[in-house]
Amino acid sequence: MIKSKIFDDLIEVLEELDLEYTENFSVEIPNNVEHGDFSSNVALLNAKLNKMAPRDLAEKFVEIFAKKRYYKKVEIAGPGFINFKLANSVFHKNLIDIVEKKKKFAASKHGKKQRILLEFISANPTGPLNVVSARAGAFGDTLASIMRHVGYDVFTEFYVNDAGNQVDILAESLELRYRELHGERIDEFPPEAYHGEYLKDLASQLNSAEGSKLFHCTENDRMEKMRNFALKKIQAMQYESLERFGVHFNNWMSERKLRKDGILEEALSYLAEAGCTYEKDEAIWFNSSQFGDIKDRVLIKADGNPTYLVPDIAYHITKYNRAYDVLIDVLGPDHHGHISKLRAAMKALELDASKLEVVYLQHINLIQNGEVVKMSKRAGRIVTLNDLIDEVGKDAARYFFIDRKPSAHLDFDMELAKKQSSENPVFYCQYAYARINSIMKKAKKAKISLKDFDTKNLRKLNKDEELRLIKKMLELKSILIGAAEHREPHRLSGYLHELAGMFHKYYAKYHIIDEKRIEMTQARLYLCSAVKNVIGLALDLMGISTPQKM
RNA sequence: GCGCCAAUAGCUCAGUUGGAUAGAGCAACGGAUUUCUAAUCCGUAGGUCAGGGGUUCGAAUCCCUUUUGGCGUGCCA
Repeated sequence: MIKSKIFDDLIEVLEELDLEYTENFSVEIPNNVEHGDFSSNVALLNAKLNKMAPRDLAEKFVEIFAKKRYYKKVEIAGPGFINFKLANSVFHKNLIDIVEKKKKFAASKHGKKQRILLEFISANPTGPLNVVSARAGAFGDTLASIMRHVGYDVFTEFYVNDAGNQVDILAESLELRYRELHGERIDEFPPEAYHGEYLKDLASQLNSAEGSKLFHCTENDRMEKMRNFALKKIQAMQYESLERFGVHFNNWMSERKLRKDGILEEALSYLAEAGCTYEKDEAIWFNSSQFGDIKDRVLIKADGNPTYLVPDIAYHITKYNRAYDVLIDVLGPDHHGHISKLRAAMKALELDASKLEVVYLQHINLIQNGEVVKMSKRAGRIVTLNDLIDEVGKDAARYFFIDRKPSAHLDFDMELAKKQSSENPVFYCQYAYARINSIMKKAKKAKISLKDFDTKNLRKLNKDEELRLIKKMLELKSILIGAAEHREPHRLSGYLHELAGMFHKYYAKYHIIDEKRIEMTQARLYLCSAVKNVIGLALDLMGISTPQKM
């Protein structure tokens, strides 16, 4: 990596000059091209330590660096920045690396194989996945890919709340629809019930499988059947939607199974043993306020049932037991009140709460014809993940969800996502990829190939645009590391959009194929193949397709 | 009331551990096609980085404060 080479060279000079120094300085790619390929604030940060003026210190660096062949030009600028222009050959050498590493380009061992448990979506299995889950899905899946690429050992998990109150309500809702099918008039569908159309479908499926048989069994048996049937079908629905969306999990963790395994009781007994529970008003409480929560929380309700907090604590204990280094929960914005309770529980159990990390995804507005699409779960009026994929396609949906900082609200413009033009960033990026492919095809027709290409001829790549393209591609490695560390996949989509733009501009300005200048053509084709590789890699990581032709 | 998140161009948003003249895209306006895909490109215009104070060589970025918006603060999940 070029940056670290410059960094090391700077350290070497600091040593050579026998100066006091901090390694806190940076080597960066300046915003302004006139400031060179790289720039460092090393003199600014170390001037005071050596009682020198920053520019004077910088001067000493320049003298030494001027003798190194790696650098074409080293200058002092502004208050004492040192700007570096590198020899073209440095970029050419790195270009070969991009092409040869293929899909492993920009991979690194940065994550040191840290074991990460990444939990996302974890929607209730009470209905089809909605757009909130869609954002979480695109986000989580892409983050996992990026983190794996930079050397983390990531395990993804979907936690299924297939037990408890909501599931009972689901079963009751299904029963009502089932009764309707058998001619019963349901005057008032309870407001807390699930109103969506999908339950009518499920009821009729259930009816064709069982007929009226279910009326003849005991209420308990009937409800159990309702529950099982609904859960099975809805989970299958969710699974299929996610398959369509290209989102996969290493594991689907069932709350029911946790309950069966007695983990809830275990969690409760741990808390009791730690002396963190007490009884009040016929309920059992957790003294979470002792552990940073704003108030104590109920664990077991007066009716004897656990609150949702208990299985959640239990589930998180299993995460700790599975020996991960970092636990990442991706949550919706309405859950941030929840995490303080969970953290409190981890502290109470003397588990390392600093391992538990939460990413909050902010709200989504779907915008159609310039207006926010109003959704109401109660009325069963929601836009599902399937609707969205039908409407705008997987690629656009994923891109739009990824291309926004997680902490920011997201306005999803449905019209824009459908547009097949440069206004639509996903098409813009894919088009760059397809365009390179068509250049390759044309080269093949002209019988120009890279088989007999001597990489010495890469020196023909001496245009600013060409060197900048290479430089841009070399940035990918640190972009991915930043995206992984900060849990911000949008850095990758932003990068991709910029790279695609640079290529389109280059394409418009220079002709790649010139049958009279074979070596030049080959060098440019080589550059194109590198760009194709990098764009393809970025799209792969985001789970977006790479069309050969558009 | 308390807590979390946000506020950057007309709109949607970037802005890396604090760096040089705050950037894209869209919309607006003006241009480019004998060409490997014009699904593209070039140019013009657009800003009190919500307001105020502080920290320092340097602040959109860090700290304090005010304002505005979203959410949370259930024996719902």
